[in-house]
Amino acid sequence: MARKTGSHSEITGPRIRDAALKLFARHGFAAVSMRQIAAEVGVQAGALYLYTPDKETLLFDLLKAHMDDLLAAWDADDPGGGPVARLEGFVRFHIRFNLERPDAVFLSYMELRNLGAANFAAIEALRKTYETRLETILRDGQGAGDFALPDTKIATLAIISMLTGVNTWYREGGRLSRTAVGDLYWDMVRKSVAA
Amino acid sequence: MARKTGSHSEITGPRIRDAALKLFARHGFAAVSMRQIAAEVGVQAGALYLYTPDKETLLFDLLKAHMDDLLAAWDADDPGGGPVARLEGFVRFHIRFNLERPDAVFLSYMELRNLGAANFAAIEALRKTYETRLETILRDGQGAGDFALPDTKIATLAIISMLTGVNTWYREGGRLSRTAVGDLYWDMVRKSVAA
DNA sequence: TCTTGTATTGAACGCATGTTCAGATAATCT
DNA sequence: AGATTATCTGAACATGCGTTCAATACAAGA
Repeated sequence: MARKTGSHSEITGPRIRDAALKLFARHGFAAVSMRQIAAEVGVQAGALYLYTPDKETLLFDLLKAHMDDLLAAWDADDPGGGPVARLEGFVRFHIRFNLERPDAVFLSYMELRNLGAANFAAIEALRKTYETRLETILRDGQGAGDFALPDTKIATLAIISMLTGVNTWYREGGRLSRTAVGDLYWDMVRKSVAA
Repeated sequence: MARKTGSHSEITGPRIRDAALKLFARHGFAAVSMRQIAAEVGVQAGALYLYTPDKETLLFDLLKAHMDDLLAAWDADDPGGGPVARLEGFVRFHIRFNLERPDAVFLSYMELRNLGAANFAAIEALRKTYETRLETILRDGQGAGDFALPDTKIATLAIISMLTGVNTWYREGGRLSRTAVGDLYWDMVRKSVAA
């Protein structure tokens, strides 16, 4: 036995990343073996090494792709206009984006420690870039008199923590729609930064 | 070679828990071996089994002890009085308590998935109990007209997420003292629930 | 149809894992 | 001082790990 009927790298590659993302998020990076990922895809463990040089790189690629997606999606979604409108846009965007990919969000917060120094720094830089997007909005609003923030940097981190927390409790088909969740969080964020 | 000079279970037991807490938080439950924990304590791996029936129970005991501590500490710290004063007390307490034990907090958020169903449920119940403490304050304040909250349950979770987020960025000896952090977060929380 | 290149298997590598346990030593009790 | 108990070692168990690689079967192009 060797090559399987219908096998293509354009198919197997994404399936490996999907399986790895799901399993890493569910059980943790260290708890998931290459053999488990391979089984989920339906290949032998050795085949994974046509798609990644090693296990850590597989994790890194998932985290990197997630952060790139996040930044590109926000830059495309930024409504512009005044700081208040942009802040509302950011709140609703962040919740929507994160609820659409809970596994990737969970991984990004939990498995950074399994990266080597260089890979860690790369992801950390992307995270800081995203934080700066929000911080700029808050700083502009502060300058324009829309917001009253004793410490813009801390307010940035506090808001992002609060918004990301949605992923810990939100369940599809629950009491609240995603839009309703956005409304509730925008209400709290708006008041928390109010002048 | 066998029993070592100066060996006592009242000493080795806590040292094992300390080492396990530190290593689990640093590298993740699955990535830490019993032999690593033993090495940190200065014993052989077999000795650990005088103190825990297995690895998962060791994790569970750490999480359980943390949650018990948390609840007991808040119940002792609750200032009572009106909802606004109690909310301020809660905010400052939560930040202070969590900053004092970052490893345990990190573990409690990241490693629940490594617990079996029964152990998971036990920790989850304690977490819910803690959330209810805050929810009660918010509900009382809402009834008294101190707060304006469209959804008390969501406000509870949002506030806890925001406060717990402090642990992701706070570093000892940084720009802000713990008291200053408490001030900043109380300012935001107070405004976010304001009537 | 034949050839070339891609995709995969399956076995193997050395090493680490959680856990058990008989034997050995130190602390404690009589 | 002697007997007992608590504490720990060191070796062993079966199992699983990440990774490599020769062999092989399929797909694509000529």
